[in-house]
Amino acid sequence: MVNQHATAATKARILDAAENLFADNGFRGTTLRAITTKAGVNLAAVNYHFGSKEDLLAAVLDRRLGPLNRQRLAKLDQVLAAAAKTGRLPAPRDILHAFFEPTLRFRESEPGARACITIITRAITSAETIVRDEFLKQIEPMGRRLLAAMQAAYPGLPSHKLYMQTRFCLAAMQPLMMEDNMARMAPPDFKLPHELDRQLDILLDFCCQGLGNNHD
Amino acid sequence: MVNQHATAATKARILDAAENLFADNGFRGTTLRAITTKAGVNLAAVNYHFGSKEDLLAAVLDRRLGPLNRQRLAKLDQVLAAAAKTGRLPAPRDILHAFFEPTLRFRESEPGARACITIITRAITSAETIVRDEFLKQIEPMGRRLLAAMQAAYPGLPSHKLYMQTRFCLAAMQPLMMEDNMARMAPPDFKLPHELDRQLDILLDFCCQGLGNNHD
DNA sequence: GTCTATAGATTGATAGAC
DNA sequence: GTCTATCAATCTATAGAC
Repeated sequence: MVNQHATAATKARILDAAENLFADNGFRGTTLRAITTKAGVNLAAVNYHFGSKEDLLAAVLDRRLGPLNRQRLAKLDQVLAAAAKTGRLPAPRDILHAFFEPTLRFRESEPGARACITIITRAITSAETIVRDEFLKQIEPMGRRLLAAMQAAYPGLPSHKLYMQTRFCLAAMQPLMMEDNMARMAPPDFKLPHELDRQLDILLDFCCQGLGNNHD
Repeated sequence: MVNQHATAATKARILDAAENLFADNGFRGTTLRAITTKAGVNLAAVNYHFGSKEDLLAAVLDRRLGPLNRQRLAKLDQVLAAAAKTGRLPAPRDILHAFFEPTLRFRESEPGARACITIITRAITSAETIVRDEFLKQIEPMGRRLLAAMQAAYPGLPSHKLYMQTRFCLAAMQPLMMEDNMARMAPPDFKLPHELDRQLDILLDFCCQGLGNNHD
């Protein structure tokens, strides 16, 4: 029988180190040596426990995106169920809130989560095929559900317009997902609102006004 | 005296090859061998003509961003001058149009320009320090001017809110700057409007409604 | 200016002892 | 499971012939 405690601890240390290094330096910019040194484990440990560097990336993403997506889906289902109960269309603001709020809350929950959010913020535009593909695999069902909810909220709208606007909303979240990115180009006196809910309000106001009445 | 024709042609071929490869595979994912092979020049040519791989990246960005930024600034100045002449506040839509329109038009002007737009779309969130820094160096004056114009358009608005909203607008442009990105997660029947002006309208409608009346 | 050849450093991965 | 040692395959950059 294997030493499960040692295994679990070593794997976790590797995941933590890799997560932070991938966030700071990207996938290609991070070496197995950097990861294992930071984790305080042997160079061979990554290949022993995960198989390869690519499989390690998949594990890094999976560990965080699994729970996060379950949260987002639960909130979304709640919104849709509540709307169905009252016989009204679901509110776009509630739908977007079900996606944005868990994401930004999760980001503040733990340094590792913050690092992972940095990785996935980059992932959609990444030139690193593995990062992009692994992220898309994890996000696709969520994206489909979100889009379906938006279509339910705007039954009359041409689907291409709704899809574009939904993508604009998701893209608009990017500066809040990468705070140091937000800091770049900021005027010298800029202070991001300290309260997460305030940040969320400003983003949701922007997106929902952007979506507008939208029944033209 | 050097052979200026040969030099200019070789440099251009290297720039073209590098631009496309950086767009496809990122900076780190592109080797000098791949660049020189694609350009049909010798491996040593990059270091001879540009000094280093990093200096080549700077040259790739500079060649396109120089003219593009001049276009954007000229349009922005036009908007501000026209507003000053009539004594009215500049219209947010005109300001954003001065930034968005040259960008997306430029992207359609030439395959190389399209590749370069892909590079700069990724640059703001890039984990590759050189890409990010080189881009920021080129975009910073433009960003400052844009933000100043937005402040002129919304004189009463708290500056942190205006800055955030402006960043949301810039981020929202991302899906239109990377078309294949837009295609990912799209519903099977999705067709991006063929006309650039139509794409622009949808984006500008979204952003300007998002910015809203905004004098609270 | 262009070329070949190669230096010098790093990389992901693995074999095999413990 | 952990370790050392190492392989084979990269890479950027450059020296020096033409």
